[in-house]
Amino acid sequence: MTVSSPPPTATRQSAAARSRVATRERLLASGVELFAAKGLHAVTTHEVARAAGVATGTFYLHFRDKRELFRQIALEALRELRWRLDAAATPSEPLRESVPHLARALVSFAEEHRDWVRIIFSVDRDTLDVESDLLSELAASIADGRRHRIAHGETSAALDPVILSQALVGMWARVIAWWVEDPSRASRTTLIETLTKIQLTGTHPAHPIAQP
Amino acid sequence: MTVSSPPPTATRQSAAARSRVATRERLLASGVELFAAKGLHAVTTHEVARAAGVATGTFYLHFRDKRELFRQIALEALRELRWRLDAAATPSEPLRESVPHLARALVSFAEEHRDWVRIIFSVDRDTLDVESDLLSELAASIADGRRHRIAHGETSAALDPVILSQALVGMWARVIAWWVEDPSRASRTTLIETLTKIQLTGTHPAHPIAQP
Amino acid sequence: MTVSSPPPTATRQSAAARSRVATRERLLASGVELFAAKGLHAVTTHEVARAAGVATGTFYLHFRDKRELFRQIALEALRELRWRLDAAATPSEPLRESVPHLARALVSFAEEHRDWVRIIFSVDRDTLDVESDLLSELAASIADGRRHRIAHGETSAALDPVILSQALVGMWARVIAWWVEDPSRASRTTLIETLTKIQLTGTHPAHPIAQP
Amino acid sequence: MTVSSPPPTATRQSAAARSRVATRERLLASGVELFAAKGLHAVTTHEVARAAGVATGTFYLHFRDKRELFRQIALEALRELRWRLDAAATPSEPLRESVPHLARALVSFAEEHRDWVRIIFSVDRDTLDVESDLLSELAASIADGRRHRIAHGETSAALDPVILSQALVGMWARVIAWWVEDPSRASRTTLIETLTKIQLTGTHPAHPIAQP
DNA sequence: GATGAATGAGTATTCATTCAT
DNA sequence: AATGAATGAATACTCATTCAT
Repeated sequence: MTVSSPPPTATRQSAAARSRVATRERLLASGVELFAAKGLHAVTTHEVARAAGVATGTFYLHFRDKRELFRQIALEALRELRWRLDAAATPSEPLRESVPHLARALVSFAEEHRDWVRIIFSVDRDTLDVESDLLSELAASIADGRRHRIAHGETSAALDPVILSQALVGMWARVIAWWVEDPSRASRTTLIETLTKIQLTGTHPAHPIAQP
Repeated sequence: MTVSSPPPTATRQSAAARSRVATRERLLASGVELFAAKGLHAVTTHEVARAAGVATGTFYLHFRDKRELFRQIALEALRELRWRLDAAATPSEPLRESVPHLARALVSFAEEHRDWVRIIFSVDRDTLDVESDLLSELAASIADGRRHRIAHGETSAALDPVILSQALVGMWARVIAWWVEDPSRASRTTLIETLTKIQLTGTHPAHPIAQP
Repeated sequence: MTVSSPPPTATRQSAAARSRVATRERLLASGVELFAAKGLHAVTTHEVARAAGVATGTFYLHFRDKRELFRQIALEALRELRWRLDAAATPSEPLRESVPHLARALVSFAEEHRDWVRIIFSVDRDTLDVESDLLSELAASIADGRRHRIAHGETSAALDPVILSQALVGMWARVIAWWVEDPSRASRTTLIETLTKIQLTGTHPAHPIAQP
Repeated sequence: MTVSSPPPTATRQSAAARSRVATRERLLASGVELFAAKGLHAVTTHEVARAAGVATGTFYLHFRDKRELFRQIALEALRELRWRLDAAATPSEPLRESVPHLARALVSFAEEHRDWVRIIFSVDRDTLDVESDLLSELAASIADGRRHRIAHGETSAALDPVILSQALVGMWARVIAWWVEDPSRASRTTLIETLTKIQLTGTHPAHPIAQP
C-alpha cells in the first residue's frame, strides 16, 4: 500500500533541497529590496529574515553573515550587468561605435533592476572590497581597449587612457544612478540619446564645438 | 614699569574660550582623519575623542552627536571647495574657457585636502541629506548655465542639459576620487591637462541610433 | 505500541513559547522585587536582567524599556487591586456599608502583595501617567457614587463629593502604605477595624467657621 | 582723598558675602521652580545653575550636590509649613477645635507656595530620608496628642491613635496636593469648609463587623 | 568666589550571531 | 532544515562633579 509513496528519505531530501533553494531565494529577494531601500547599515539580519518569512537563525544557514548576503547580491547584479554590457559591445570595433548599444543596455538594465542599480551604485567604503568593484573593472577594461587602439594608431593619444576611462565610468554611473532615483526625470529615449551623443573627445575638434 | 596685568576677567574668559576652540579644532581634525580613513559608520565617538586626546564626554560638549561632527566637517570642506571653484570660474565666459581653471582648482584642492576629498566624494546614503549634496548643487548650477546659453542660442540643444550636468559632475568626481587614492596614478599636470581636454560634445553620430 | 511522539512542530513551538513565558515571568518577578525595594530610578535594566538570570539583551526581547516593565507591573497590580475592591463592594448599597468589606479586601491585598503596594503607592511624578493613576480613578468613582446618592437625597450634600473622595483615597492609601512598611505596626484586625470605623462625616460644627 | 573709601578689604569681603548670599538665593529659587515642575530626577545641576544665571561650578560652591539643594529647599518649606500649623493650633484644645484653623493655615500655605507644596507632597522614595519626613512627624505629633487626650478620658479610645493620625495626614496631604495642581478645582472657601467639616469619627457602627 | 571646560563612570539600548530544540 | 529565544559585546549619550584659571 505504500508502493506509490516515493522512498521517504529521498523525497524528504529533495523536498528539503527544493525548500532550501526557495528559502535562499526569498532571503536574497528580501535583501535586494531592503538594501536598495535603506543601505547596508540600516538593514538588520532580523529584518531580512522576517521579510523573507523565515526565522532569524535560518538566515545564517544560508549566509555567513550580513556582508555575505550583500556580497552575493552585489555579485549577481554585477554579473548580470557585465553580461549585458559584454553582449552589447563588439570588442573589435572602436568604443565610439559600441556606445549606443552600451547605453541602451545600461538603461534597460536600470529599468528592469532599479534595486540592483541602487545597490551597485551606492557602494560605499564599507560595502565592497576593491576586488569586486565593477566600476574599477569597467574602467580598466575601457582603458585597455583604448590603449590597444592608441597602439594601433586608431585613436589619438591626446587623452590619458586611464584617466579617460575613470571619467567615462564616473559619468555613466552618476547619470544612471541619478535617473533611477526618479525615472520621470528623463525619458528612456532621451537618456539613451544623450548618453550616446556625449563623446569624450580630447581633440582639436574638426568641427568647432558649440559651447555648452 | 607699570606693565599692567591683563584684565583678569578678560584673560580668564579668553583662556577658557581659547581652550574650548582648541579642543573643538582637535576634535574636528581627528574626525577628518578618521572619517577619511574609515567612513562614518566605522568611527565611534570614543575613538574621535581619544584621537583628540579628550574624554568621551567632551565630544558631546562640542557636537550634538557623531553625525553633527561629520556634517560640520563636510560642510566646511564643501564651503572651501565651492569657494575655490567659484574663484576659478569667470561667470561671464563660457564654461569651456573656465574648464582649465576649474580643473586646476580641483586638483589643487585634492592635493591639499586628500582627506576632505575622501569624505566629500564617499558620500553615501546615510551621510548627507540631499539638500547639502554638493554634487547635486554643482550639477544644478551647470544645468542652469547651459539652459541659459541654449535659450540664447549660444549652445546647441542637442544634449539634455540636466543629464549633461550629471555626467560632468560624475566624471570629475570619479576622476578626482580615483586620483586621490593614489596620487602617483597620474601626475598633477597630466591630470589637469586631461580633465581640461575632455569635452562633452554632442556629435552627429555616424550611425543613427536604433530605438528599442 | 504506537505511542506517537508528539507533533514535532507543536512541541518545538510550545517549548520555545514556554521558555519565553517563563523568562518573561522571571523578569517581571525581578522587576517587582527591585522596584519595590529601590524605586524606578534606582533600578537598572542590567540589574533586572541579572536578577532574572538572563543576559542584558534578553530584557529588551520582552519589554521595550524600563518604563514598559514598570508599567506592566503596575498595571497588573492595579488590575488585581481593582478586581478585589470591585468584588468587595456592593454597588447598590451605600458606601458606608461597603466599607468593612473594602477595608478587609485592601488589607488582604497588602498582606499578600507587599511589593505591589509599595510600587503602587510610591507612584511619583515620573512613574505613571495620570491616565493610569489608580488613586485618581478610585477617587473619581467614589465621587460619582456620592454625587448619585446626593441627587437621590440619600446623603447629605454638606461635603463636596470630589474633595471628599480625594480625602478618602489619600487616607486609605497612606494608612496602607504606612502599614506595609512594617506590618507589626498594627494587627490586621485593628487595622481593618480602625479603617472601618473611620467615617468621614460632615458634622454641623459647634462653632461656625470664621472665613478668612 | 581716599578717606571716603571704606577699607577695601572689608568692603570686598562684605560685597562678596552679600553676593554669596544672593547667589545662593538665586540657586534656591531656581531649584524650587525646577523641582516643582519636573521632580528631583529630571532636573540637572547645569539646569539649576543656568536658571540661576551662574556657572556650573558655582552650584557646588553652595551645595554639596543636587540632593543637598533639594534637602535645603524641602527643609525650608517644611519649616515654614510647620511654623504655620503650630501657630494655627492651640495645643491645649482638642484637635477638633483646631481643625478649622489648621485647614485655613494649610490652604493659605498652599496658595502662597504652590511650588513648595508640589515638592513636599510629591516626595518619593529617593527624595527625602525618613528622618525628615514631615508627614511622618505630623502624624506622630497628632498621635501623641490623641493618646494624651485618651489617657485623660477626653477622647474615645475607639480608634487606634496611630492609625488615625496616618489617616488624617494622608487625607490632608492628598487633598491639598490635588488642589494645588489646579486651584480652580475648588474655591478656597469650599476647600477649607470641607476639610473642616470632615471629621474622623469612630462611630458605633449599626452593623457589627464580621471578622474575616 | 566665580568660571566653564573637561572628566569619565554610568546607563540604556541595539543587533549580529549562536544553539538547544 | 528550520526555529526563535537568548546572548553579550559594542556603542551612543548623559550628567554629577572637579579643577585650573
